[in-house]
Amino acid sequence: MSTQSGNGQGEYSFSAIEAKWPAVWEELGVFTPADDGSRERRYVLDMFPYPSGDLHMGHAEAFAMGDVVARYWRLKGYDVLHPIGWDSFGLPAENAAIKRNAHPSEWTYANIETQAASFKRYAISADWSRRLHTSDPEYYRWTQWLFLRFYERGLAYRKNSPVNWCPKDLTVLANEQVVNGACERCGTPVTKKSLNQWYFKITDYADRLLEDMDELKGHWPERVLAMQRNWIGRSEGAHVNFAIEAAGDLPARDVTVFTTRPDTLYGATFFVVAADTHLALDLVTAEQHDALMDYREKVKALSDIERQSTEREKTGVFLGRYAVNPLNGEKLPVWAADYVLADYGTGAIMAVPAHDQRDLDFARAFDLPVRTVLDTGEEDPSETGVATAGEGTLINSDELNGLSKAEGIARAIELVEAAGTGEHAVNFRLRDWLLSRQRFWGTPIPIIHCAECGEVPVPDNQLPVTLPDDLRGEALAPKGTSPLASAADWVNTSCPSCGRAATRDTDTMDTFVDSSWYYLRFASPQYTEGPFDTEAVDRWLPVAQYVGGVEHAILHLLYSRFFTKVLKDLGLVNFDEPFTALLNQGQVLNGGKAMSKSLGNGVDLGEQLDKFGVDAVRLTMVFASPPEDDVDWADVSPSGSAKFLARAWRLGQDVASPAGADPAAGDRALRSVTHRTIADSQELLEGRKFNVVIARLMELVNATRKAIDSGVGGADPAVREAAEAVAIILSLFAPYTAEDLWAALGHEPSVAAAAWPAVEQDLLVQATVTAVVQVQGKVRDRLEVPADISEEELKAKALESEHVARTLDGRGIRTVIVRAPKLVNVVPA
RNA sequence: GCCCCAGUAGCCCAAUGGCAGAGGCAGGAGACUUAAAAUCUUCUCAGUGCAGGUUCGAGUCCUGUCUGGGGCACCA
Repeated sequence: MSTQSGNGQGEYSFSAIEAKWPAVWEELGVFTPADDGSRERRYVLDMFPYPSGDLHMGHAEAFAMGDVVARYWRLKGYDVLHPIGWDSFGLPAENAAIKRNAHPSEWTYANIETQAASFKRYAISADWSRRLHTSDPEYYRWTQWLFLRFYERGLAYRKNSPVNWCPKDLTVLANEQVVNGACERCGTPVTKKSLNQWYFKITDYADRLLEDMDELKGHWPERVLAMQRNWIGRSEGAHVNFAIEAAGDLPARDVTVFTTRPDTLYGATFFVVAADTHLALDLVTAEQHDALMDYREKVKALSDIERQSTEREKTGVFLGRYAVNPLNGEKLPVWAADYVLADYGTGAIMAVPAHDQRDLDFARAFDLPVRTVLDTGEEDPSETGVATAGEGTLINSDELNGLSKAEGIARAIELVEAAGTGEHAVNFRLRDWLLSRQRFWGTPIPIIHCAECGEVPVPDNQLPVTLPDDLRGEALAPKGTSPLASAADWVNTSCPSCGRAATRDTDTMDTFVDSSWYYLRFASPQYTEGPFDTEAVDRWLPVAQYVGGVEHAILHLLYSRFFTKVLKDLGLVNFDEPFTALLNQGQVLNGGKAMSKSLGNGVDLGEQLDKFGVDAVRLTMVFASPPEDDVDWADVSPSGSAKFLARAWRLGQDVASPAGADPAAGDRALRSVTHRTIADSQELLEGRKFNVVIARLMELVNATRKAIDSGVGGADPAVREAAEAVAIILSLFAPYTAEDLWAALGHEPSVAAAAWPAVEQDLLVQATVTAVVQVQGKVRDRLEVPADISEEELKAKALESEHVARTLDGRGIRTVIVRAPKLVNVVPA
């Protein structure tokens, strides 16, 4: 590459161009929204980064996508909010601090500066004045404030429960952070621990989280919606009460089960409760007590992964009691087993072995009866060992006999409701969000524990509860309790309610709490009267386009949706969904695999930028494939992108007409290409087909080159018009090159402040078109016809065609389909 | 087991139900050059995973199926 300067004559040099523009952009302030109401507002946001080292290829892709949208909207005349910030609390900072005997803030803020510099080099058109960091006390003050509002409404609460525990990170994890039984962060198999932990009551919002997905349909990727639907896991059925008969000195009592198949009530032949529950202990008779205790010990020893294996033999213990079927009074033996889950439904089931595979496996293991109550036309489950769960006709079911499955379900619910022993019920798989963490570098939970008053919220005017800054290195090491517990000065305080000595809650919040509301803070990042200025939020939100990886399909996106709904109920926002549209960019792979240290296939972003330039890397990211597809860096060609950029840039040197030359006098053929490209690009951008826009842009550059070299020549004003269109469209993807081209064409900076070119409709219309003549759908002839030819005329012309006559070979014509001016299809008799 | 997404040229990818190819990569040839690089010009390559169906006409819509990717899963 030459080192000659960018603008003006000479060779294309990305390094010269990159050196030139950042200062200009900064001075012009083109990326700061006016927010004065003169233009329609639009908010585009990339998921903010975690500051682990420098930016990587994944950031480069995601932010290139978001920037295309931001820049396009700006050119289209919108007032665009495109902010940037950092999700700066989290474990890696703490681990680095332990290793270096430092404070996590040192590592965190140093990395933020590195990333900020890289973002500036990468020419993200962000409004830097709105920058925020979730680890700043000015930010987490409001995270705490929001926690307290949740607390007041009973949406933040503490409970003792078996929780997911990562034995490596020595902290608890939310269900969402356990992947295949392992810690999503470090991959260590998760164990269960019984602890008193803080939860957000997201389950109260399960229905709304599910229903409101209707308004996201078509704007969010279907697979993300599917994942959330799966995660929420709504199932419809019935709660049915079974009376458990008294036994010895144990009194009779009711136990409720949840079932999706109340139609099979007559097929229930036994009853199972989760072994690891109080219920099991309460129910077991004295004779069976030791057997149950032995069994519980064995279950405890199993890891989650072992326990969840569907291959495993069914195990269980008879509890010595009998449940009574509310429909027919039949006595069902009550068992405890680990295939029934303590925390789903009611922790107890009615077992219908004929029509549920798990129950059937259990029945066969313990020689329990199997009764078929639904005739599906399949073989008898008790013979085959295969439960029949499909459609069929109810049998052996008294008043339900003859009904279909659906009718049976409805009728059975009516029966139990009439008898007062059950009701229609909906059950969710979603669990409450466990938000407390036994780690240091997070938002402290603003609660004080007082021996007299119990849990006492820290008063709003005492927020933020800041982290102590005197803990370093080993003092931060995970010990299974929060490192904050060892900061005596910090922990010991007085009760805000009674003034007596009390202690602070020493857990910190899951960092997903911080990121559940940052998009709101961006509307008024310096606001000091609350988490956000509600008027600013009304002006800018919801986010019109959110961009980020599919790895947050459930975690961050579900949590943020939940927060938004709670905030709506609190009257702080007036919308239900925070992100109107979502774009999931694909991953950047190398050689078909995700880049990773262990595979040694990582590609360093900085090296790529040094080698090919920012614009070439950005262009490659966007051109490689549709935004949502993965980009395999081994399959793409940043050098090809660089070549194209140079080719586009050189157009600026060959335009020989003065700025402001009237394009109307220019070559019509080239003008048509230009205006068609503008029109198509617009449509493609609205449909987020960014890769295709670049293909179109390449065509325009090729056509312009040809016009200069072997056509009308560089002095034709159509060439200028084309080059200007190139600069503007290119600015979405390659801002440096586009800016330099724009300047070479004699325009003031910045191309970012230019307007999207208006399309002249009459240039899109071609005088003549090629009409295709088909016989029975096969092309037999082509005709040059006027674009405005009538159907009759076109039909007549087509029927004159020799090729058609030859193909018809004397056969008559049944019908002729005419789509003027492009197609005629002759259908023979 | 249930659900979602995707299969088009050697590769990445285009194609409002209407001529399968827009663009790029790779490859071949030529021009310029003492030569090379760069640049410019040009060429080659598939009938759309498979089987049916709807239609005048299917890569596109429907059904089934295979393959790949992803999510949920002893969830009653």
